[in-house]
Amino acid sequence: MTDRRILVTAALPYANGQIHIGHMVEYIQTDIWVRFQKLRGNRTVFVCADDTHGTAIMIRARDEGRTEEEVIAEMAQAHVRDFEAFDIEFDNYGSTNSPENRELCGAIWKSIREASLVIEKDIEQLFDPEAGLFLADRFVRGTCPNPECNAPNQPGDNCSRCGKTYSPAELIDPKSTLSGATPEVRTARHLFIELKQLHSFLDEWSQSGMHLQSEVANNLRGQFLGDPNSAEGAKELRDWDISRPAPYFGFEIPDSPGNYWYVWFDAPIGYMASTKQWCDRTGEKFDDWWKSDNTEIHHFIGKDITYFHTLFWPGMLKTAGFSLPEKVHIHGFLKVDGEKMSKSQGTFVMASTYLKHLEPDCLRYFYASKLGPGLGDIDLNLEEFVNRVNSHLVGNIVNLASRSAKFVSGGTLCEKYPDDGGLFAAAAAKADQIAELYEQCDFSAAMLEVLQLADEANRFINDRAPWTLRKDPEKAEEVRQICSIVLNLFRQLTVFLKPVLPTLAEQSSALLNSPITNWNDVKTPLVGTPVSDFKHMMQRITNEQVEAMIDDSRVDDAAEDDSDDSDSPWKDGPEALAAEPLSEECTIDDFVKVDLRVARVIAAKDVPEANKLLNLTLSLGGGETRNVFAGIKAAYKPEDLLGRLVICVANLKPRQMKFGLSEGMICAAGPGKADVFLLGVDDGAVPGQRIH
RNA sequence: GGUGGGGUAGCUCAGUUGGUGAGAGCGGCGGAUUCAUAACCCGCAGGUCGGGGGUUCAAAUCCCCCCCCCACCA
Repeated sequence: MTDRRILVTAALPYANGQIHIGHMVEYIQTDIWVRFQKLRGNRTVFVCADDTHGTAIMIRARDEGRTEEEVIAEMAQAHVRDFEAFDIEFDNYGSTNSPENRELCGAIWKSIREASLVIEKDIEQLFDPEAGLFLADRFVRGTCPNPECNAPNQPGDNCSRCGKTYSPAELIDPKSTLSGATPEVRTARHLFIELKQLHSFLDEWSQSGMHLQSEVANNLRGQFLGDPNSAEGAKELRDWDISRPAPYFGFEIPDSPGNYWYVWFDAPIGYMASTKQWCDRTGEKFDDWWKSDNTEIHHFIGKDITYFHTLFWPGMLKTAGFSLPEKVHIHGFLKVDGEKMSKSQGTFVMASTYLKHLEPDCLRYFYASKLGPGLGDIDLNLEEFVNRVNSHLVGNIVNLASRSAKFVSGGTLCEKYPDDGGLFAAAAAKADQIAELYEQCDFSAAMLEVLQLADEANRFINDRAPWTLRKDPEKAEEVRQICSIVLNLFRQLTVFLKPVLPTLAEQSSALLNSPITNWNDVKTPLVGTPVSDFKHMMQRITNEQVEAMIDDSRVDDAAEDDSDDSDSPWKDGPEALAAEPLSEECTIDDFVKVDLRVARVIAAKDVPEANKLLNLTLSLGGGETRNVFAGIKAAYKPEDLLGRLVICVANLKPRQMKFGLSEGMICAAGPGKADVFLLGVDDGAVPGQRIH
């Protein structure tokens, strides 16, 4: 046991959606770091929670006719299930909607009040009179106010065609995306934190070089803080609006009835609340973890939420007298095959979908082999994923056990570790270096080191060829010595890899009947212990499995994969044709009058007062859009359409409908109701291309 | 538009403070081997280090300009 006491957090997943493989980058990265620290003997606690508050949850609950509590309870269950399946080992998984969090929010708020950091200001905001709530920018759409643009159906903060930024109140003919109503401007009193009072503290903390990656510190200086020593001088930090008027799903501010803490105020406090729950359960003292110089606090987050964790959060902690983060570790996003994850391409893979097709350790290893200390995005190149897992893990590391264990299965390792030419000692001597790489979150470099050790071990067994010696009964002891060496080298590797591959470490422990409990297990060879029967520890993965996962993700709610029990794949009956006989012959000239185009669904929302309609915004690329009402409500959920490519009639005469102007139609097959099947297009097509 | 970060072999990426002939893994090609999940071992990569200019005895590595990609902009 060392002296270090470490509290680790991963960002709180929002309770409005399932965990996907992009989220998993962070949870796997953090879990590896935590397992590493625990293996080193450092007292380490890993807490997380669901982030549950805010408008999105409130609206979702309203749409689904449930309470917010029901929505978040269901999602918490799904999150926990996915995390467990990926071997993410939280010491406590809480919720921001907990009594502990409410209490801590109140205490921190009190400190901020007492420090005279809170001011009140009236602000004007659009209000949806039908839905009865104030609208965040993203819930308003209207015509771009730029007279040279006037693009219709633009979001409330900036125009997707001309790029102009504006306030939602400036939009021409604004509409609420919640109800379709025309919002009105209303004034409400908001509470703000005067962050500028903390400017010098934030300069010092963020620029010290101790707590943030240099890119992050530079970014904060350039974008928010400025440099007091430069010609431009320091920048003024704006006041942070931390209240929202009712109705809002969250905690009501005790000394400001009718106002609620903005979700980003209570979310990071959720780290503390989750710790509190853990403390109450284990008898630990909360202050030992959040008010002690002897505890290091490490946050792991994605680069998108840098600003909340590196300005507001330290400011809140400082003001309320809690420990500041020792380090905020920030990582980049996941791309798949070099591109953003995409639902239409099937690369938006949910954690649960991944688990239906592949083992969690494969992804854990792959991410580890790609993650460095920086905040660049990492790429899940699917071909590389298969190759790397098979070649590194199965062919190289696991293979060591596979090619040596069976010669000694049922027997024991040598009572005295034989002369191996210094291999074991050399690997043991790498322990500190590899530990430092883990410590710095440079997992890819650590994996490289381990791989090199595996190469050396493979060379060793190749040179000594126990399979040849084995044919000579007089060399049995020599064979046993060689295998004792190789199995010990294998065990070393599994110790080094235990943070990444806990399952492999278990299997290694079982094979050699000796648990791996500490990083220093790499330093002492096992002698005289029994060797169990060898069992395969890991299967090679195939392109087919990966393709199946992608296919499964492309249409994630249709087509159960266990329904193909027929002999012939084609059993097409005459019913469809009979129901809708062929039309009379037409000429090519007739056909080309209809301008069919590939289009991308860039917005999709329900039309609540219509039985069948969804309101889609289609992009033909380059800012050209079509507003379309499609009778597919029974067959598709709006969120499942977002981003996918469809075929639309782009030159259809616009038609005024009760709910708005329909400027085209999308092509689909099927009799109707739930049996509607949108036309798609093979990979490679892009919006705007004509169908010939 | 502003701020920050990137553009290095087919692919994914390393390249400390400028200095031995620019590297690794994967893929590919050739050979060897057969203990091992067609695994392992040996050999093979002439890539304008995004483009141009500059500083220097010497630059992927420093400075300037341009192009492209990403994130953030409360």
